[in-house]
Amino acid sequence: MDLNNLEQQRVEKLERLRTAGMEPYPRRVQRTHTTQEARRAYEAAESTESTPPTITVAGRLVSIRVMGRVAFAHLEDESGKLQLFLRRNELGEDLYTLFKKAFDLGDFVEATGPLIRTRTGEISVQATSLRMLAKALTPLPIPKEYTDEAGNLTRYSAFSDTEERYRQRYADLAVNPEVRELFRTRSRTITALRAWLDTHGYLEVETPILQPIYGGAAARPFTTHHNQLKQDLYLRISFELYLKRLLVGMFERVYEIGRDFRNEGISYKHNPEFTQLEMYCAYTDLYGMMETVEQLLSSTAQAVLGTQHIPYQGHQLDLTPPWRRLSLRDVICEGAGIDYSDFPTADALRAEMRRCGYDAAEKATWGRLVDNLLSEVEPGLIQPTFIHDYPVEISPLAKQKADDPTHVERFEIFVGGMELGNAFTELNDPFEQERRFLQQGRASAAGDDEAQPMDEDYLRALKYGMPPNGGFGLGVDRLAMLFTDRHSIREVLLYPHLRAK
RNA sequence: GGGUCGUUAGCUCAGUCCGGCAGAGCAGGGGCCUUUUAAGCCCAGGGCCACAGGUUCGAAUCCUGUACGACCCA
Repeated sequence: MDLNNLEQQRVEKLERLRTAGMEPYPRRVQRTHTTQEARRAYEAAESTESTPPTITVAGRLVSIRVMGRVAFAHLEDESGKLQLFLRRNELGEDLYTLFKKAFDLGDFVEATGPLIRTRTGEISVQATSLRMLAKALTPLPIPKEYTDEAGNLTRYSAFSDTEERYRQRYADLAVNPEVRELFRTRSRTITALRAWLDTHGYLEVETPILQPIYGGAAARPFTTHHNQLKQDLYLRISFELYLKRLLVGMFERVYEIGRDFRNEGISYKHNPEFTQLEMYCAYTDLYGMMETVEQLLSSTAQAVLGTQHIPYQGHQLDLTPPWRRLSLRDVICEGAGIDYSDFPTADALRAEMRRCGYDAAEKATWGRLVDNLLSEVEPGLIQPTFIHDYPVEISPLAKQKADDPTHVERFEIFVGGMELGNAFTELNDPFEQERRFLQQGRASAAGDDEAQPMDEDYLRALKYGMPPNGGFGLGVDRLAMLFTDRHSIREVLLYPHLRAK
């Protein structure tokens, strides 16, 4: 094991503990109270003027102040911090010296004693015994903190190197309580989404992550291989085709929350694996889904944050329904200055985009170019907005509009300048679906590496009949970004993908 | 993929323009200190200056390349 000089010193303290008869990694813990329970127990005793209890707390040492024959320390557990008041006369000379010589910041310890208030009024354990629970060898970058009279907390030299925080998330979580809180918020968000769906008749299901044919989204997959079957498999890029098969099987409302994998670029809003919620509801359509999504997300905000007005990157987002609805054509017209319906071929649209100063790849299809224009407009879509009516060629699983077969019944929602989700009136006509797959095949042959492959089994399912339905997919990480006011998806992923060093 | 910036002690950072002994605070070590809370005071330590190469009498510093990251753009 590679040890630096600080770690070497702590290894010597391990021996010092053992020599003194104290096991540095004992098996049992005697905790009677969390630090929060201890404070409450003291306050309860105080209010009834009874004797405060003697308790045992356990946690990490996060501050130590030795004053000679008396010392103060703070012990932190998940519920908070509690001061330890250590006196040589109470602990005995041997144990007190052991504390001074062999206990460090970051160590997990257990302290027993009566609860008291110190002269400055802070509730503390006056330790009569002290035990090591787990010796820390590497010094944790625990910041010093200062709270002024107004209650403002200042932290000095907090562990803040972005790369190291992600590579050593355990250290980040251990020393940055706000990071722990952020992941609690993320967890509560997923719990609230699930609770809403469960109470609205949706059945939670699990579908394959390893798929012989990928589909349901425009993305390049990760490929893997099953050795015994001698078969290539793909990590799913969406759950869509498997969930919709379940509607053929007579489930009317299904959802799945899980991981999708897309072999694409990494950015502040993209990670190669990310958490997706997909839900499908029989006997509704795009417009029903708009109302469902408004309810789902505004209720989730209310449940998690207690409000539907949320601060995000300097904006005040208002999730109160109903949300603005704009057609894709109108939003691009307004935001990018191009009415794409005036340029119905890829060549014409490409020329116009270049004339207006936008990049337009030579091999991009007309639909892909429209999608590029939408990306130009996206950062300006701050308040919740449904953008609807997408070109059919970039939406191979959505049903066409009755009055305009070049467009489909599809929306994407944008909040805080990000795409948050995507929904269709799902295509359930097997012949039309087959035509769409064939068109995707031609796009693939023409060089579109995000085109979706033919899925014969999905067509077979459609031939049995799939009820009319609406479906919606939500980027859960991005919702967590909104709810925690973080600019980067990496801040809301416990272990974001990083290059190997 | 492109541009800009960054990488120095366990942590947070100076030092880089303008080349000349490797610095500070915190943390750690040795002392003093029986109610502190960024405790205080005294003393002594701690470095592959990301990596590789080049220029130079001399490189943390200038040049080239590489790795990793941050931000912006695509």
